[in-house]
Amino acid sequence: MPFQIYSDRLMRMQPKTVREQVTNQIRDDLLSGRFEAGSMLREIELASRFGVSRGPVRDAFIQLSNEGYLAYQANRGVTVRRPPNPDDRRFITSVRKQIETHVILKGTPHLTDNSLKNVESALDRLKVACDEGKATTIALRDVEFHESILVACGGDDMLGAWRQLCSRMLLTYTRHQDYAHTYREHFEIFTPLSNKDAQSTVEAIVANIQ
Amino acid sequence: MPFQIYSDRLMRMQPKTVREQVTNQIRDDLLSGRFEAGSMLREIELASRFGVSRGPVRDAFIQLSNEGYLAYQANRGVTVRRPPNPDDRRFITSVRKQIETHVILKGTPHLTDNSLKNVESALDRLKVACDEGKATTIALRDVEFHESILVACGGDDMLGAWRQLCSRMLLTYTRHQDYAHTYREHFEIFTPLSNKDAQSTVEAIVANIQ
DNA sequence: ATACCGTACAATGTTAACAATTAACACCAA
DNA sequence: TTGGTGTTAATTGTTAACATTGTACGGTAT
Repeated sequence: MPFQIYSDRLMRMQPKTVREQVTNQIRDDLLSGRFEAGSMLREIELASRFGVSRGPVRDAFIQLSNEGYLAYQANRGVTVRRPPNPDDRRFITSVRKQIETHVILKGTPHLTDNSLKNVESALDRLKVACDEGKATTIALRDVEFHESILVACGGDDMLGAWRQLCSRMLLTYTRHQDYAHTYREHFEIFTPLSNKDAQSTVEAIVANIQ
Repeated sequence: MPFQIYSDRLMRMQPKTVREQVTNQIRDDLLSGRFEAGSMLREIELASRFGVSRGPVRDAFIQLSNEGYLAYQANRGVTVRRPPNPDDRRFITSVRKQIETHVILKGTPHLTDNSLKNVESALDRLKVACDEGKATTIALRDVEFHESILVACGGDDMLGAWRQLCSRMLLTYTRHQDYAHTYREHFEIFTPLSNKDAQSTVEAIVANIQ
């Protein structure tokens, strides 16, 4: 069975290594807007903040650069990347829809109870976030829900590209103020999925992504 | 001006850091099929082969995992990923066409002489590879040519996702035996591009990607 | 005043030692 | 035989010291 790089984050398990914890923490901070776009991140500063050495922080910088959040310059460190412009944003959304559609159509027949359970718990976490009403957390859970579907449908080959696209989008996450509606929309994705109704799932997903 | 992570590889400059050299070397080896799909790569082994410490090799593993070549498991190291199945392959090709089309249509008007020169030298290197007739090198130069176009057209926001898609495709690069034809096809992409004829460039690109 | 150069400092890059984890194997008991 | 357990070797994870690079600042000559 293929291995999921971010399974710890996705399944909300305690990350095994310091590197994973640091990476997750910095990613969350980036999505929460704690770091200003264009600003530089210092290895030493973050290392001391987390109480670890520079090694894992370096690893996290490399990974987050590849995920699209940070820009890396040799001997000069990393800077926070800016969100995409509206034109690219529209295009990225279109590609995202295609990828999710492709993976769902292909993977729905092979869904297992276990993988569906992971999707369901992702939905639960989204609900908790919506109840709390904290926008940045909702954004995170939103993406994680979609990610859990891709994983459940065996879309490992697409996951990397999909994450690249989503990471940039997340930096300008905007949604209805109506958080209950946000949850309902995703619930209406899960329902047909759990019935292995690929066509309806795709329709709900395409309507959701915008 | 945004920074290009792989510019050293793209411009065929001497990589500045050991990490970049190691990353490039391992990537080339992967594309040459030196490492069998599914096999494990050992930090110590590669470090001693390159005559460096494990640090840069670790960094390279993280990066190549994020690029889609390797699969990473905590405390267990990395394995070489398998190429995508035909179904996914077709889909990936379709998305690749869309991305390149989008970036070219948007970026052609803003092309500079300098950026065009980078594309031209990428084309030159492809020609050298075609003359030599070594398939793996041609595959590499082929992708680098397309990448240089994306960079020239300012497609930084798409580059990460595009690379994710291409990296997997490269693991099963197959092309005409007629290497001269391969070069000519790419020459016919460059010509309209250098004239800032976006429409013809896109047509040539779409015909080329398969 | 301005341009140039050299020095000092602060940051990243690299290394090697040490810690923690994993997997394999031998061993023992039921 | 089988199932579990402890040991051991191999590998990755982490750290801290050291090396190198890049930037900023101040002095000097023009």
